[in-house]
Amino acid sequence: MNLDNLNEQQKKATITTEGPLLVLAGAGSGKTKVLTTRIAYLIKEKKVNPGSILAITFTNKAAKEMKERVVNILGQSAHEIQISTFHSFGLLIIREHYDKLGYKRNFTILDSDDSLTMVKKIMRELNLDTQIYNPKTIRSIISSNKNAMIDSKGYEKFVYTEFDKKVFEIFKKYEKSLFEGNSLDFDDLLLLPLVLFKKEPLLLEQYQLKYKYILIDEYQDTNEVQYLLTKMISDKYKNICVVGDESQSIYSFRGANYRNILNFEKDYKNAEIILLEKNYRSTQNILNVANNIIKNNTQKKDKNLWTDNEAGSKVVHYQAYNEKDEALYVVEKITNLIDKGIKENDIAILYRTNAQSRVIEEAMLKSNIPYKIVGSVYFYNRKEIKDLIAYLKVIHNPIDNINLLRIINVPRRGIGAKTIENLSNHAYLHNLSLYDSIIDGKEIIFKNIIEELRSKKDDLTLTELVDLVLDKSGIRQELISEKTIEADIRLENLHEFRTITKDFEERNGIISLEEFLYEISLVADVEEYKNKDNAVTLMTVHSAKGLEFEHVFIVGLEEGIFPHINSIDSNDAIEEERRLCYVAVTRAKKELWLINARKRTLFGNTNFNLASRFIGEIDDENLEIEMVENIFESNNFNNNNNIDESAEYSVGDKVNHDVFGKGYIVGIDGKVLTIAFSNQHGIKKLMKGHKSIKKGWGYELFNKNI
DNA sequence: GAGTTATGTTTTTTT
DNA sequence: AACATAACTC
Repeated sequence: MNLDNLNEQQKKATITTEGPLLVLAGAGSGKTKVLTTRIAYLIKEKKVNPGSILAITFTNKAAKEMKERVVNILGQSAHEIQISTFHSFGLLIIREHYDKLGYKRNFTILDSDDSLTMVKKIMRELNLDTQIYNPKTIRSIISSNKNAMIDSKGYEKFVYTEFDKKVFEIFKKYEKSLFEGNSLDFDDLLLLPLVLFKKEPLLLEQYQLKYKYILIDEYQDTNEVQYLLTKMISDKYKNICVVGDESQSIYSFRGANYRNILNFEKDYKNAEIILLEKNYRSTQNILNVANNIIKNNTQKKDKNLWTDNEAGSKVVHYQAYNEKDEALYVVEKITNLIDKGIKENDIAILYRTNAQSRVIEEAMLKSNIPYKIVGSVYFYNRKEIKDLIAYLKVIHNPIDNINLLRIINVPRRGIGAKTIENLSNHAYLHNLSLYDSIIDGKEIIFKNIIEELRSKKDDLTLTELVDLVLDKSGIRQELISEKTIEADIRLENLHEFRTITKDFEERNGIISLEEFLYEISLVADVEEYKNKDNAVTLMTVHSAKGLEFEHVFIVGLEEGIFPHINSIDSNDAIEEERRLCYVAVTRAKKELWLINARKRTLFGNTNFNLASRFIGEIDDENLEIEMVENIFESNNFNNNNNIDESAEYSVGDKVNHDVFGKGYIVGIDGKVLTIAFSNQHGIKKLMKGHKSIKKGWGYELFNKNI
C-alpha cells in the first residue's frame, strides 16, 4: 500500500498497528486521514478482517464522514467495519443482549425532553415544588451521575443536604420508571453495556475477541463511562488507537474529561505516542492567531503547530456597532466572496450560542444568500412531529408511559386529568402499565386505535404505517378542519416527515418500525438526511468541530457571549471557552473574520459588551482592524435593486420563496411581508416584491392525500 | 374537560 | 422577544 502521501509521523501512526497508541493530533494535522488510512492499512496490508475493526466517533456527522472516506478507499467491503458513534455502538450492544439486562425486545429510547418530562412527573407525584427544585437541574445531576457510573444506589453515599435527599428520591423513581416503561434514556446507551459486561464477563470476552482493533476519535471528549467501555473492550488485545487533542476538549458539560488523554500513557502500559504537529489546513496567519490564543491555557501538553502553507491574508477583526451591523457586515463580505466566484459551501458563520443565529439569518434572507442552519431548530422537536413519533413509539412499546401520556388525548378525545389519575391509581394498585390499565371508558377508544395499528404494523411499509397513524389517530383530520395557517404548517411538517420515511425506505429497502425509531432517536437533526444544497453554513462552534471551511466568520466575540457569561467566574470554564475559541479559529483554511458587537440586544435587553478577551490575546501584528464606518457606506442592504415595486400582496396569499419554498403571507407592514413558511423555516419577515418571492405555489397543497 | 389568560423561562454547548 | 407551561374560568 502506498503511503507516500503521508508525512513521517502520519505514516508511523498508520503502521503502528499493534498495542496502545496515542496520536496527539493538532487541529488540521490530517487526523481523519490517518484514521482512515490506518483502517485501510489494517485490512489491505495486515489482512485484518473488516469486521474486527471498531471505529468510534462522537457525532453522527463525524461517523458519516469517516464511513464515506473509508468506502472511497476500500469500496463496499468497508461496510463491514463497525464505524459508529458511542451512543449507536452502545445501542448495538444493548439490542443484542437486552434480555440479559432485564429489558424486553421492544424497548424505546427517550430523548432528553422525554426524560425531563419524566423527572417533572415524578416531582409532581412526590409533591415537590418545581420552584424550589428545578427539574432541569435535577435531570442534569442524574445524567452526570450516570455518566460517572453512579446509579441511585451509589448516589446515596453522597447525600448530605436536604436537597441531595430529594435528588436521591427522584433518582430512584426515575430509574424505576424508566425500567418499568421498558425504556432507556441517552445515558443508558453508554451505561448499560458496561453494566452488562461487568455482569457477564464471558459476553465481554466475545466483544473483545470480535473487535481486535479499536480506534477512537476525539478521545479528549470521552467521559468516564466511555473511557471504561473502550478500556474494557480493548483489554484483551490492547490494540487501541486513540486520536485527540486536549486543546480541543469542549464537552466537559457532559462529563468529558480531557485528562483521559493526558493520562493515556499511565492507563495503557507501553503506549506509544505520536505527535502530529504539521498543519495542512490553515494559512500561517490563521495558525498564528490560533497559537496566540491557546498558549494562554495552562492545562495542556506542549504542542507546536506549524505549516508549510502560505501566509495568506491577515485575519480581520471587525468591531460592529451592534448585532445588526455585525450581521450586515458578514453578509456584505459574503456577497463579495460569492461575486468573486467562491462557493457558498465553502463559507461558514460560527457562533457560541444558537440564539445568535436569528439576526444573521434575517440578514442572509434579505440579501438572498442561500444558507442552512445546522442543528438549531430541531425538526423532531416540533409538537406535531413529536406527537407522531410518540404514536409510533407507543405502537412499538405500549408500556412506555411517558409517550403514552403525551398522546392519549391528542387529538382531544375527552381524556383529562381525572381519567389519567384513575388510570394511574389502577396501574399502581395492580402493578400494571397505564396502557394495560385501560379497560373501559373513553380511553378504550384510544387503546383500540393503538391495538389496530399494532396489529397492522408488520404488514405495512413504514410510510404506510405513518399514514395510517395520521388517519386513525385523527391528527390529520383535526389539522385539516382547523383551516388555520398554523395547522397548514403542521400538515406540511407531517408531510416532510413522510418524505423522511420515504427516503429511508429508498435507501434501506423495507425498514421496520423498530429500526426506524432507533435511528431517529440518535440522529436528531433532519439536515443529516438531506442532500445539502449549495449554501452558507450557520452553526455553533460545537457543531463545527471536525469540519473545515475556506472562509470562516466567527461572530459575537464578546465578553459574556464568548466566553459565555456562565464561565466567567471559573478558570477551568474559561479555559474550556478558550479551547472552544481555538476550535473555531482552526476551522478556517484561507480567510478568517473575528467580529464583536459593541452593543447587543438579546432576549429583549441590551448590553454593552467588551470585545472578547480572546481577541485581546492575539498579537496586534496578526490582526487587521476594520472600522465600523466602512460598513455604512458600502453596504447596499437597503437599496431596492431586488425589489419589484408593482407586486401586490394580501394576507393569506400563497407564495413560493426561492430558498424557503412554500409559505403563506400572515402579515403586511408597509414594505415588509411576514410570511409563514413550512418545515424548519418558520416565520420570516421579507421585503415586499423581493425577486426571490413568487406568488402562488404552483400546485395545490397535499392535504387531501398526504 | 376545554379553552383562555397569565406567568415564567429560556439562552451554552450534543447524543 | 418568543415560547411553553401553569393557573384560571367557563
